[in-house]
Amino acid sequence: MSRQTTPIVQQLRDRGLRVTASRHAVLAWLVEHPHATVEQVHAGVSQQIGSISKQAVYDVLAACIDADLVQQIKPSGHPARFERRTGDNHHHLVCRSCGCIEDVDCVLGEKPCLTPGQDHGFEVDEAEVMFWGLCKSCRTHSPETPDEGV
Amino acid sequence: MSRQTTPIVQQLRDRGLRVTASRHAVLAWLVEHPHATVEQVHAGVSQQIGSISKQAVYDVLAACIDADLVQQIKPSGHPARFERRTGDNHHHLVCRSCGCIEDVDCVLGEKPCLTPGQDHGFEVDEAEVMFWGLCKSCRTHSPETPDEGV
DNA sequence: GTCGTAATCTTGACTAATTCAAGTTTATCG
DNA sequence: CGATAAACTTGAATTAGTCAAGATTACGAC
Repeated sequence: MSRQTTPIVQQLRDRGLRVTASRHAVLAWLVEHPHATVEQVHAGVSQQIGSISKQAVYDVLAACIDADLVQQIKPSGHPARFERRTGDNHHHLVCRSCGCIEDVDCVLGEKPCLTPGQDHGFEVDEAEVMFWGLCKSCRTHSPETPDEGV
Repeated sequence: MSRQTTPIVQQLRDRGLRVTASRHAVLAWLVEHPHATVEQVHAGVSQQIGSISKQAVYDVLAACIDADLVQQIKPSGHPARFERRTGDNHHHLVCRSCGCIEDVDCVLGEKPCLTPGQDHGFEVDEAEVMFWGLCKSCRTHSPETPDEGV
């Protein structure tokens, strides 16, 4: 890869991560396709850089999550999804039918936006809020569409 | 099974579900052991009624969830858990290490206790709040305990 | 520039949780 | 009591993800 320093390259370096074609491509692709699944990232990135193993996609995502460059969302009953928007404590709207996701700004404020009434001795570090419902297209069309990306 | 009408038998009848030993045992066991996994329910119920297939446990739980007698919790990265407390819109405290769960009364009110600022065309029916942290025993002891039931 | 080394990537086997499917048994209605 | 649809058993299949061993590559040091 060239010596050029794109914002993504900078972000990787800042977190002490090596800059590789795979990482650059995955991060770039996620910017364009928020809430993508591993499957989708793999397909998209493969097309861009020729080929990449699915394991590498898992590895890249794990490293980036660790470095706080990517955030993971695991809606119950659907494969995990990934997004580049991190650290702003926003929440998600998830479609029960197709699993598609939309961002929702936090209505309450800073992280943790909510605190439990009783903490049962837990040391709480995050309040995850997930809004469940049916997206526009699943309500309109027959409720069988498997997904649809963006 | 006898003609006796326990509260559980009544609840099953009320929802139009057939009363079977399996269903009775699963529901009774869940009352005593909230937030149990399929594995745990299977083990516990097997001990009580002699034997039951794991598939039957899945089926019973699915039927009861459908009839709103049981609620399912699927914390990301941990197997699903089940509880009998339904319809009161309470939330959960989940341990990142062992996956154990505690109930938290909703601080906000009736269902849906929260509504998203923007709904992106979704028809929202539930706001799921999950508090993440470390339970007392995982903080105290080394953070490697796999679980611990209740 | 090139060398060495740890980090990263590839390949492919493996696991955990859950679902599917075919056939048998059983609860409940008439 | 008998018919029948619901529920259960058994066992294979699927999905999403993890593990592990070896090959490749980025990047600091020389």
